[in-house]
Amino acid sequence: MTATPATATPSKGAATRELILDHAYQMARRDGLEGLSIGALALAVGMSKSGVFAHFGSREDLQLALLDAVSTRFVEYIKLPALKQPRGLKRLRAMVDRWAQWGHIHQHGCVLLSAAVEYDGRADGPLRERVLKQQTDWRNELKRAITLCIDVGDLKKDTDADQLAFEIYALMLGLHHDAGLFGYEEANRHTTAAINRLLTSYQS
Amino acid sequence: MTATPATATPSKGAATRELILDHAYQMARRDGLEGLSIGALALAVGMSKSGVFAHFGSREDLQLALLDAVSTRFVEYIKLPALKQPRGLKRLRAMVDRWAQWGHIHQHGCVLLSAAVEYDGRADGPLRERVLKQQTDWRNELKRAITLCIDVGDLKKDTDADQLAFEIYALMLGLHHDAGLFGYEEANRHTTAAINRLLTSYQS
DNA sequence: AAATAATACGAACGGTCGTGCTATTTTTGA
DNA sequence: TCAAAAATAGCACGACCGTTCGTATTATTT
Repeated sequence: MTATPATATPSKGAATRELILDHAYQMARRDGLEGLSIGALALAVGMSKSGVFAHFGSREDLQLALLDAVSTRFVEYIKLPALKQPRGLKRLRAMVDRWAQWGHIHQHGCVLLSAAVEYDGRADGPLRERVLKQQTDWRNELKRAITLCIDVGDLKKDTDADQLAFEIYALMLGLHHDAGLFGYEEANRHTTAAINRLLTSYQS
Repeated sequence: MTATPATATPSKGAATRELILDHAYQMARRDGLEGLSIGALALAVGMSKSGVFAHFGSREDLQLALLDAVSTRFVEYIKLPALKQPRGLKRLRAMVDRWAQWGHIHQHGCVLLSAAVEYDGRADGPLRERVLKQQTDWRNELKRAITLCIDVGDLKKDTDADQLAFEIYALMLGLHHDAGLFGYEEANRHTTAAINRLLTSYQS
C-alpha cells in the first residue's frame, strides 16, 4: 500500500504490514476510519489480533498509516497520468477525469472523503490534523494545475484559482455523493456536464 | 425535536423522548450516527441506560428516530421561510441561503450529510434506506423549486432541472466540506459566488 | 550452526457495547 | 384518592473493544 524502496528486499514484517493495510482499506471503505476495528481486521487478514496490533502500536497509528497509504495511492493514481499531459487545460482535465474514476474504481466510497467528513467537526487531534493536511495539499495541487492553465493562456488571466478549485472540488463531492446513493452513471453525466460548463466559462 | 401537536399536553414520556433526541443530535453531530452510543447518551441526558433504551427499543430505532427528527427540522428550517417568498428565483435563492446557514448555525457538521456519507456505500438496511429516501425527497424539493423558476420565467425554458439541482447540491457539499476544515467565512464566499454565477448562467 | 532480532500468537485485562429482564418509582385518568 | 399504566432504574448477560504481557516461532545475521 505504501511505496517501498524497490532496491532493498522488503522484510517479512513490511510485507505483512502492507497486507494488513490492504485489508484495512477494504474495511474502511465500508465502515470509515472510525469503524475500523483491530479484531475484525485480524480476522480478515487471517492472523491474531495482537499480531496485527504489534505492527502499528495503537489503533490511532493504524488509522494514520492507512490514511497516509491511501493518500499516497490517490495522488499517484491521479498525478502520474496527468503529468504526461502538457501543462494547461489538457492536464487539468486529465486530473479531473482520473479523479472522477477514482471513486468509481474503488467503488463504495472513498476513504479520504469519508475521513474528511468524519473529522471535519471533531476536536483537534492527530487524525483531524492529518486529514486537514492531506486536504490542504490536494487542494493546492489542484490550484497549481489551474494556475498553469492561466499561465499557459488556456484560462482567462483574471481567473480566481481558489474559486475554481473550490467549484471543481465541490463537483467531485457531488459525484461521490450521488454515485453512492443514486448510481454512478447519472452522477457522472451530471458531473461531466458541470465540469465542461465550468471550464468553458473560464476559458479565454 | 419532532413537531408535537400544541393542543394536547405532551405526556411525560414524549417530552423526555424529545429531550433524549436533542442530546442525541448534539452527539451525532460530532460522532455521526454510527458513533452514537446509548451509554454515553444516557450519561449526557442524566438518566439510566435502560431508561433511554426503553424509549426506542433498539439502537437502530433510535438512529432512525433521530434521522427523522433532524430531517423534519431541516426541511422546516428551510421551507417555511422559502414559502414566504414568491415562487421563482426569489424562493429558490431563499432556500439556498437558508440551506447555507443550516450548516453554520448547527456548527460542526450536519447529521444528514454525515449520514449520507456513512451509509452511501453500506449494505442495504433500514438506515441506508431512510437516508436514501430523505436525500431523494430533498432533491425533489429542490427540483420543484427550480421547475417553478422555469414556469414563472425566471430561468430559461430549456433549463435542465436535474442538472441544476445536482450542481446546487454539490456546492452545498463543498460549503460543508470547506467550512468544516478550512473555516466558514471563505467557504461561504466561494459558495455564494458559485451560486450567483450558476443561477445567472441559467437566467432567461 | 549458533546467536540474535524480528514477528506472531494466546491469554487476559479493564471497559464499553447493545440488550434483556425485573423491580420500583412516577405519572395519569377515573 | 386509588388503582392502572407508563416511565425509569437496577442488574446481569454475552460480545467485542483496544491494549498489555509473556512466550513461542520464525528470519536474519554473525
